Amino acid sequence: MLKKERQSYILHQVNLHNKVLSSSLSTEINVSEDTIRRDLYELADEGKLIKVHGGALSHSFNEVHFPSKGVYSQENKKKIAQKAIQMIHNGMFVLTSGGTTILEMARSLPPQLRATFVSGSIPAILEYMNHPNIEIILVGDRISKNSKITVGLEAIAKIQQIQANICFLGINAIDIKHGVTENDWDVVQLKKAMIESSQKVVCLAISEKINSFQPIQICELNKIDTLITELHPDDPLLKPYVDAGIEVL
Amino acid sequence: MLKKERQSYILHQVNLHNKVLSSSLSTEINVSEDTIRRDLYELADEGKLIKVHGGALSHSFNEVHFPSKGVYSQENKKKIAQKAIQMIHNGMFVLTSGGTTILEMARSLPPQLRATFVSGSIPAILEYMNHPNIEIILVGDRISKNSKITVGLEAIAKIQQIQANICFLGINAIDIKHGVTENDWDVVQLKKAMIESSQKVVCLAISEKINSFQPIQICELNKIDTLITELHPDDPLLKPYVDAGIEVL
DNA sequence: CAGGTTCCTGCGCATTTTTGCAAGAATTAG
DNA sequence: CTAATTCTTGCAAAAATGCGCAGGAACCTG
Repeated sequence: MLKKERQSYILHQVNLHNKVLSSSLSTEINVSEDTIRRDLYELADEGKLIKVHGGALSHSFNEVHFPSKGVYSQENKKKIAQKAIQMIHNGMFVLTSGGTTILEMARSLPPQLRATFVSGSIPAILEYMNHPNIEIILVGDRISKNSKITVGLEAIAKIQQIQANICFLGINAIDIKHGVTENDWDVVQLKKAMIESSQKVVCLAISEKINSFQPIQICELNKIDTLITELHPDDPLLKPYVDAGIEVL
Repeated sequence: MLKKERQSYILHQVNLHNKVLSSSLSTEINVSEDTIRRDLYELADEGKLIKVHGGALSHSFNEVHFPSKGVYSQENKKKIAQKAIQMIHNGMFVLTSGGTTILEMARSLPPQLRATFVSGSIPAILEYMNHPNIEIILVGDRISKNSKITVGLEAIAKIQQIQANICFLGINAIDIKHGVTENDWDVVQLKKAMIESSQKVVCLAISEKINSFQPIQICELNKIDTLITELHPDDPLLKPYVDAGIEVL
């Protein structure tokens, strides 16, 4: 088994169970605990997980228990949210993913807006519930604790039955070569379904996620209609995406 | 259980109940009291809680605490929750409704419990997400903003596909003549489906709801296996239900 | 292709961390 | 004041870790 292979397996396990033990990973993958430990340190260095004595924890594990932690780069996300909400109009059917950027958008929705929002993200749903005039459809299935979103075949099937006017995706990584990428297999499947079920696909990303990539591909760039960042549309960082035919706001 | 994991759990409990006892944590997590005490000191050092003789207090509790009207009821709900969680065992498939009593039960689940919980109640789901070892299935559909639960044909259909070991209903009214009753039509439909999909039906109700009724019937008494209140099972108020063949805890 | 370099992996051993136990001291509650 | 609970302290065993090293694979480089 290759190193990369092993590490993505570890990452997958961490995202799935929120914790892993060095000892059990060692027997599962059939390598020494030293190797596992070295892998865990590398992944911890990259910020993919949190190394602790005896194993590792998913990063979201902490967030669940210490919700007071401030949202990273919140100001930028507010800028993005402001641009995004201008694309939503009365009567629309809107599909949204999870993520803090989407959350910020949910908070910024104008109170007089009347639209229907579809999502499987628990935090997003909570925000929508505070809104006086929007209708909410919750997509059900198994809940992935670390992404706080429903994942699985049921959820995907449900999304496939929908034809939404617009779909907002909070994304983790995007670059010219790999398109939109992510590190959680379940979430990737879900986002793929969302893209297919929408007339228009809008990606929200803070600029530091531009030109980065992760192991699993969600889609090529040509599936995306609009990209929203906190930067000015003319920013040189965004030029390649404009050239690729994406509307950049 | 990893150290960090344990400490997160402790913090969660402290933030939830405003106080924890070393002794009860020790039996809940199944480690010695020494370990708990050492954890509490560490967390106190980090300023996450306040260590006191016998346990710890949440920081917010340090502020003026004025007894509010809901406290009496809250205590009773905790008693009910304690009785209820003893019916849940590892590997079970558990169906739950919404309501504050169910919420209290969700908060009281022992951390080592491994079971699958199915619910459409957003607040309940949030509590389940804090639990390290339980699997959550979210029942999707339109969200009813006032009951914060998914309602509709999709949700009912989904529940009908399930065969759960046990079903916990937080109920609004129960009496000998009308059985279990409620005032929200959508919620009634959902609870009906839940009852039909479970091997065992457990009703949770604070005593003030005993012998009251509401407009819409959920089911007759004979559908109910167990009734849990904050009262002692021998309380005369409960005698009619015992006589009706219901297990009363 | 030969030689050299770098990277990956597993092993042994000393160290550190974590955890539980016991006995006496301290604190709390009635 | 008395009894019960909780705390402190020291200690020991088990588990996890850090580190150096060595064999081998992969990868240049000429």
